[in-house]
Parts: sequence; structure tokens; C-alpha cells
Amino acid sequence: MTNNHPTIRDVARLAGVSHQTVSRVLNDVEKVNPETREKVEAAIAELGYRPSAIARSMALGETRTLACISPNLTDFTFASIIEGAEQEARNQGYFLLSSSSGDPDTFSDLIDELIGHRRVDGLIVINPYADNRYEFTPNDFPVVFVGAYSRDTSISSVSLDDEHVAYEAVQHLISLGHQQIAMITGPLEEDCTQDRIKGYTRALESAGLEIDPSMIIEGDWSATSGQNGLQTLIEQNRIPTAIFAQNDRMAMGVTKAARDFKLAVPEDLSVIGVDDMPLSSYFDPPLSTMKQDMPGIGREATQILIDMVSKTGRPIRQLKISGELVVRQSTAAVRKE
Amino acid sequence: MTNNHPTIRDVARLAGVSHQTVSRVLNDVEKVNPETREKVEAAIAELGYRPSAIARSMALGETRTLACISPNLTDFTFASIIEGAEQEARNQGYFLLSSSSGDPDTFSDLIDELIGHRRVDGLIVINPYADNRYEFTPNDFPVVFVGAYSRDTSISSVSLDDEHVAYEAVQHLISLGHQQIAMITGPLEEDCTQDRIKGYTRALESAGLEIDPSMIIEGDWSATSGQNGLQTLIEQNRIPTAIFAQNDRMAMGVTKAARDFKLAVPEDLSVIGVDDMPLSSYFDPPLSTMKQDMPGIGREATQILIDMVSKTGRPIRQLKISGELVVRQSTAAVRKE
DNA sequence: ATGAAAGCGCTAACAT
DNA sequence: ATGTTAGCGCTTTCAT
Repeated sequence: MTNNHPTIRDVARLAGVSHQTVSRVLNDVEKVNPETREKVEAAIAELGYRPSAIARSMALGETRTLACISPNLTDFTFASIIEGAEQEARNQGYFLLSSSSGDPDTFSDLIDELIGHRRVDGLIVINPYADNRYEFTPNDFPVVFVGAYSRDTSISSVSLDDEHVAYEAVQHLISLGHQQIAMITGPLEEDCTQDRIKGYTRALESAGLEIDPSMIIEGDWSATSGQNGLQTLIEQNRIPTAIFAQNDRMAMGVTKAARDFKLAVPEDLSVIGVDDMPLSSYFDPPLSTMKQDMPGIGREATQILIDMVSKTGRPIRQLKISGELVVRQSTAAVRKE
Repeated sequence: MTNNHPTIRDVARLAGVSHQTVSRVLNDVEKVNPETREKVEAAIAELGYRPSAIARSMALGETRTLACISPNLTDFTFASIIEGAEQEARNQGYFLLSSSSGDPDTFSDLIDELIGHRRVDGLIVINPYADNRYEFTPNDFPVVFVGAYSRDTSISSVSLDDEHVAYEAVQHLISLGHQQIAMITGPLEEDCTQDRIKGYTRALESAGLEIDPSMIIEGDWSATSGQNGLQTLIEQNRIPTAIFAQNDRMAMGVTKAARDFKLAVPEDLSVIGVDDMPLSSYFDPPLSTMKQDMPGIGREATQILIDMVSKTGRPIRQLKISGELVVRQSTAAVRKE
């Protein structure tokens, strides 16, 4: 980079004022004589002057940049959160640096680069409990967790109300008359998975249905794991009339397995997921699901983070967002036999 | 942010050396006495000192940050490019700031914020020809275009070899005996769309088949537009035996429309797309497609950009990446009547 | 091999 | 209302 950008002093010289006056015009704080302002603005325009963000950061001690660390950038759920966060950040005059970190090692490297070297003012961590990465977040620095709420109330977080979402999904199946309702979960070590299991359990219990542990199959959020899940159930000869998959991808895998085993969806098997992925409605059959407002979650998280960064009080907030039932054609009333 | 981080001078004081010596140790450039180095390193460890990236940027005149502007962050294709770019950037000691810009206005705002205010050293623009945003990129600044190659050879770019990819997709259909091959395109004003049309045309021509303009329907990359596309063809009673959709989403829309109209895929209609989206193989039927290495494209673009940023020569490069045919079950030999 | 001085481009504090 | 001085935390000369 050639470095012949005009500086604030170049502007000052051309306008015949001190560089400080230029700074005042730029930040239009403190009164400045209208005539002087005009001269300065003319000089700015003539030189095409733009203040250096770096120098500003240097003087102010803030970078006006936030970071978001996500397990990856391509998962639609994560990408939607990031997109919402990025929009909100920019609306508030911040930039968002998003990085993916597959494992705890690169995560702690990132923390060092971003926070240790003071490259950003605040941090959003998506899916903090997928591994033990939450242990690596510094606690004297503004951080918001997204995707699972923290049991530790000293940490800000925004998450889906996982228990409630699962409850509603299962409730939907129950209302259709289903009594054998299986579930494909996410990885059992994730809080999100556990909360959805709670919602499932609560829904069954409040309908007076028994919980059959063999109807609960662990998956890993991937379509393949959903496919394997149904296969496992079938091999064990435990065929439910409905399946609650803890996300849409696994629901799609379940549907594929059902096709392979000549089980008709929804006639033989109702399937419901969580997320409302973009192509859910193009699936065969179009997938019933619990829609979540991921960009909204990203925006909320950013809002809270900026509050923490700018206000000295560091207001800790924990937000839970609700989902919304979307009934398509993958769920139907149980067939009376 | 409380600002009581130790500085290079704190370290110097504790180690009993000048702050300059500390700087030397940090950048281990120039010889420094092993004993002194040890003292300094001890002081660094004791204070938990980490150099400020901002101050470093200030002194060096470079931010070690790149930006990537994309129409959105959630589209799998874009997200994959960004993820590849982010990884490559970090491998090379850079950070990547990714922003979405739906329209040319926010695009030029972004350019001003990022480049005008010198927040980044280089820029990647995804899908520069979707609207006229490429007009807003400064030409005295390192930029790489991704997603469509520039006709202007003074601009670096990395893109899919769109013509070749389309050629191969259509060639696959032809090799299955199809002669009525329709196409659902992207927006006609995008170069990428035009190049794929060229590939389609060339494939048909080299097989001695006629081009029927009414078999070419404009879409907008969305699944819905694919669905509408087939519907239009059917309403006009121009039913092809195969369809080349210029991306997977539209191919999925086509498949849905086919279902609605009781056309069996692939028995009545073969469908092929481009991209190989994650769920393509879970679709019913699993979708044949042209797989593209999007993260690879992102990495290449970043590599070229970093070369431009660091080397003074600004080596302009234009790269075209090939796709790979993935045959699943949505394409089959034409039914002899 | 190490130190001292100057400067990167801004803002804040204190003059006037 | 405007100018002067100092300083943010580094690196790059230039001395020693």
C-alpha cells in the first residue's frame, strides 16, 4: 500500500486552521464557526480526505470492531445468526469479524489474537458448549454466548428457548394422535440437546404418555445421523408413528431413510424438525418444523454486546427466543389401525 | 474497556532494558543478546504482555485485515467461499472481515468505510456482477473478484469455469440420449448466467441439436424460480425430457414442480443442477449436479489478494476453476417411446 | 548489541 | 471559537 493519503494536518493546512479544528468539524462536537466549518469541509472535499480508522482507534482506545466465533460459517443456522449480527453491528457503527473455529485449540488461538492483541471490543461466541470452548473465554471482557444459554448467570447469552420449542413440536405430534413418538437428538453433551430432550419429556408426560428410552436416538445434527437414527429404530423393530428430529437436517435424513424402507411420510410416519431451513418447503414431503428467527438472535446478541462494550455497567442479560410451529406435509394424524 | 494493559514500556522497565529492545525480541529481527532476550521474555510472561495490534497497524501502516463483501452471508455457495477465504487468511496471518451488501448503495458505503478509512489492506468481492457494484470498486486498491471473471484483464478474479461446467452438465444429459433439453438460468444480466448459457449452447451444437429459445427460461437462482420455470414450460406445452438448472436450488424447485405435475424424476424428466449443496444427496431423488470447490475458490482468491497486498508488483491473476460431475439419481437415460 | 528520538494520524486537555 | 501540547503503543531511523 502506498501511503500518501491526506492527513488531518493536510486538511488543516489547506483550510488555514489548526488540525484540532478539523477534528472538531469531523466529530461535530463543540461549536465551530460556520465559516470555518465551510472552509474545512471544502478542504476535506478537495483533498478527498477520509480519517484513518486505525489512528482513531489508537487515540480512542477502541476498535469499533466486534468478533464472532462460530464452529463454521456455512451451516445455515450459524450463517443466519452471523448475518443478523453483522447487520446490527453495522447499523450501530461497528464492524464484525467472523471466524470459524472447529476445535478448542484454534479457538484459544483466536481468543489470543482477537482479545489478547486487542483487535476487537467485544466477542460473540456461537454454540459455546459444543466442546469445552466456553472455558477459554476471558471473563474480564465483553462476551455474549449464542445458541445455548449459560447456566452461569454472570454471562450474557441469547438462545432459542430449546425446551419450549421441543415441547411444542412434540405437542403438535401428540395433538395429531401420536403415541409412539421417537426422537433423534443432537450430541448428548450439548446443553441445547438436553434442553430439547427435557421439552420432549415434558410434552409426553403431560399427555400421560410413557417415556421409552429406546425411542431416543443420539444423532450429531447431520442428515446422515438422522438417516442412521431411523435405521437403528427399524432394525430394533421399534417403529414409531412419529419422529421429532432435533433439527431439520436430521429430519431430512429420517425422511430419506423412511423412503428407503418404504415407509410413507406422513402416512406411516410423521416427521417434524427444528430450524425451517430454506429448502424445507421444497422437500418431499415439505417438512413441518419449528421455525426460529436466527437473524433476530444474532441482532439481539449484538445489541447486548454493544451495550456491554459502551456502557460501563456491563449489563449482563440472558435472553431466550421462542420458535414458531410451521405445519407442512410431513406430519399428519396417526393412522387408526 | 478499561485500558490497563501492560505496554512495551512496562515490559522494558521490568526487564531493565529499553522499549526498543523489547520490540526487537518481539519481532526477533536483529541480533539480541541471549541473556537480554531471556530477561525480556520473563518480563513479558510475568506481565502477561501482548502487543497491541492497533498500535502495530499504526506504526506499520497496514492492518493485516482483509474484507470480503458478499450479497449475503447465508447462501451456501457464498458462505463456503467465505469460509475458505477466512481459513486461508488466518493461515497467512490476516483476519477477514465479512460484510453483506444487498444493494449497490450499501456496497459503496462499505467501500468507503473499509477502504476510505483504511480499515483493511485488501478486498474480496463476491458476485461483483450481480448488480453494477463492480463499478464502485476503487482501482488503486488491491481487489479480487470472485464468482465471475472480469472481462477487464486489469482486475484479479477467481471464478468457476462457468461455460465449461455448463457444457459438461448438458453433455451428461446428451450422453443419456436426451434431445429436448431445457435450461433454467440465473438472472440474464449476470455474466455467470451468460457463460453457462454459452456452455449449454455449445454442448447442444456440438451434438448437432437445435437451440430452441423457448426452452430457455430465466430464473433468479431461487428454488421458487425453478419451480415456476418448469411450470411455465408445461403451460406452454413444451415438455423437455431433461432440464439443466443453473444451480441446485432451482433444480430442487424444478423437481418439486415435477412432483406437483406428476412427472416422475428421472423417468419422465432428468434434472441436473450446479453446486452440490449439502442436502442435494438427501433430496428425492438425490440430485445429479456439477460439484464446485467453493472453499478452494475462496482460498485461491485470498492467496492472490495477499500477493497483491504484500508484493509491490501487484500481480494481476485471473483464475478459472473447474467443476466435477456428480451423477446421482435425478438423471437417467431418456425413455424410448 | 542496545538506546534515544521521531513519527504513524488521530483525540483530549488545557490554554487563549 | 480556535490553537497548542501531549499522548495513544508501537516501529524505524540513527546513534552509541
